[in-house]
Amino acid sequence: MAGSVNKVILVGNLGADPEVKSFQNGGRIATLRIATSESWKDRQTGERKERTEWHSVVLSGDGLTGVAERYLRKGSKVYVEGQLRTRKWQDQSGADRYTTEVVLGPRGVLTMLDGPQGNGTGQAGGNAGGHRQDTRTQGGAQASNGDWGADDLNDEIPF
Amino acid sequence: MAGSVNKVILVGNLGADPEVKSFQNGGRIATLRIATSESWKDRQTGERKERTEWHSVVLSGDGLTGVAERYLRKGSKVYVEGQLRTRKWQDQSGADRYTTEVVLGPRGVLTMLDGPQGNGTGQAGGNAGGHRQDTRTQGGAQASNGDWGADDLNDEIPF
Amino acid sequence: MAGSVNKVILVGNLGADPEVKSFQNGGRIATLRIATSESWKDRQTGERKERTEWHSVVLSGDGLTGVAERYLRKGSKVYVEGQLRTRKWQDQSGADRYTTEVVLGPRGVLTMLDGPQGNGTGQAGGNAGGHRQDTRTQGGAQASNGDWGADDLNDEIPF
Amino acid sequence: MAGSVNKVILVGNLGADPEVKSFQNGGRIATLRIATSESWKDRQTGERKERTEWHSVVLSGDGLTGVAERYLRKGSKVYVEGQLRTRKWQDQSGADRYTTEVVLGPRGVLTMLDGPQGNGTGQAGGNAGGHRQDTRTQGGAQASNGDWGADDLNDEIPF
DNA sequence: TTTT
DNA sequence: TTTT
Repeated sequence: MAGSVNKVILVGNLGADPEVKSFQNGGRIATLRIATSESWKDRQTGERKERTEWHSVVLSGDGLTGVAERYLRKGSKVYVEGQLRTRKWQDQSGADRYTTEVVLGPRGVLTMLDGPQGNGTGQAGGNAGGHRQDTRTQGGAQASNGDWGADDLNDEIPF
Repeated sequence: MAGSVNKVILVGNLGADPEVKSFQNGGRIATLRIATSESWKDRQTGERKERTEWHSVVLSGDGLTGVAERYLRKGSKVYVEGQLRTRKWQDQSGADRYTTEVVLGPRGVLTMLDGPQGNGTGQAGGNAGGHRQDTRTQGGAQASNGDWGADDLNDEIPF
Repeated sequence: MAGSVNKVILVGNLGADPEVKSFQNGGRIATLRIATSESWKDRQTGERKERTEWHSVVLSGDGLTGVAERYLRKGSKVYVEGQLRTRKWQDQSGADRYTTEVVLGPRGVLTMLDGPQGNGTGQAGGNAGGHRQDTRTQGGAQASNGDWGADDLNDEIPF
Repeated sequence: MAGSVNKVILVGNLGADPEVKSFQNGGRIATLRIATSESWKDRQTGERKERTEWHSVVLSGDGLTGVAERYLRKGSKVYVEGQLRTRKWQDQSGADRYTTEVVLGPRGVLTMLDGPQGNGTGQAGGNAGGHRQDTRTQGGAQASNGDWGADDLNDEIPF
């Protein structure tokens, strides 16, 4: 018996600019904080209620990281499709801790849902996850391909 | 052995204003024409290519129909979640014909992804599909609840 | 600007029987531990690798809880559709801790993908989330409705 | 303003063995007929109703086609993730006709949800869409790669 | 017929 | 910390 699916789909706004981290091996990741909210009218009181959920979304690979750096800002609205991953780590007291994140692996999708916002370029983004050449680089050596442009954003191999 | 899933998720733009139809029993439906497009660089020629797909999305129920009428326009960007349904019909020669549509039933979701566009209200939309009272009315008698407002759009029963 | 989506889709197997908790107000929830796994061949070594992810899935409402109790067992394969929710709690030292779960709210879906396993009924499950009467009861005072049977499982209001 | 999504998720059973077609250029596609069904109790009559929807799912590429040939049979339960595509064609009278299918392109996913069924191999399937080497070949000159085996089915590049 |  |  086989076959499993682990998929997360979010549409929401960034609560802050993307946070980019670099590693010794040249790899980079970007973390997005994405808010999703729902509101409803309370059935008893008739009062309007709202609940906001915050998600940590991790983009790995130089390509997706570069897209995040160039095109995403606090307030940007995005569609992301990724997987759930729970990381185990140790806090300062040595106790086990767990953090669950949405990770955009090689089959992940990042799509901008609004135009660029004050990033000085004036070009819009696109289906960044579809840029295969790029998502492939993520575990690879060529750390800094600085040649990403708006022109490359919608690359996708069609069917 | 049991259990099946029939789900469509689209993010795209309306190619035209919603088309609303009324029936003798008071029921109404709105049909949206939604475009999704993908572009890629041809591997041989390096040429940029683009392909646009057009989807017919049917909103039933007075509530969703009203939302479409009031808030959606040609160019609006939406997120929709519905089901595939293939309808059989007869053309003028009596031959069987089939049309496949995305239908937003009671569990469907319609979310506006941009602000209102020239609809004169100035208020924004929301998770229209989440307005349960409303999606429930769709097969029902009370044909014209004219009391939908921007204020009602994000109604959702939380968990 | 409006509209957000928070959706998780999992297909996987239960690592243990459902764990059911009751509350003073009569409410009940079931927690499922669901495994999803992916395997791949290492690019350098050619070695086969596998990674299993464990998900906590919370079913609230007497109805979904009852379905879990009656039809789900360790090893059951299910399709679930829910939302991400991160709960904040305090550990024994008073420090803030966070746990992320997949929650099946009123619009959640639970579908069994294999036949019943040793539950003595011989009937198959179905789209449990679609049983509206039931998912509605979940926040309510409700009436421990003990009348759920295999026969009720596929209830859904059609479109 | 940019970004669109065209995604279909189905869980259902094959109504017939996969139908495989070969082309002069060596390419092959498999078409699956997948049934999804929903049932509900009629609100007026209390009667149980059921509706089955049939979907045409097209797998292109020698790899996915081979997987379908070897592991899928009438009755197999599968998870598929693909895109909607409407093809235009001419009937014998020269009139335009349209057919909508679910197409599994390079980012499509096909996962078997039950064990093999009388196909004589005894091995289980897996996330066939994840076999990148393979899905890549689909537009290519490719090398009818006859070397697909159960062992290759779960290949996926991890994150 | 949209959008970039 | 976003957005409405």
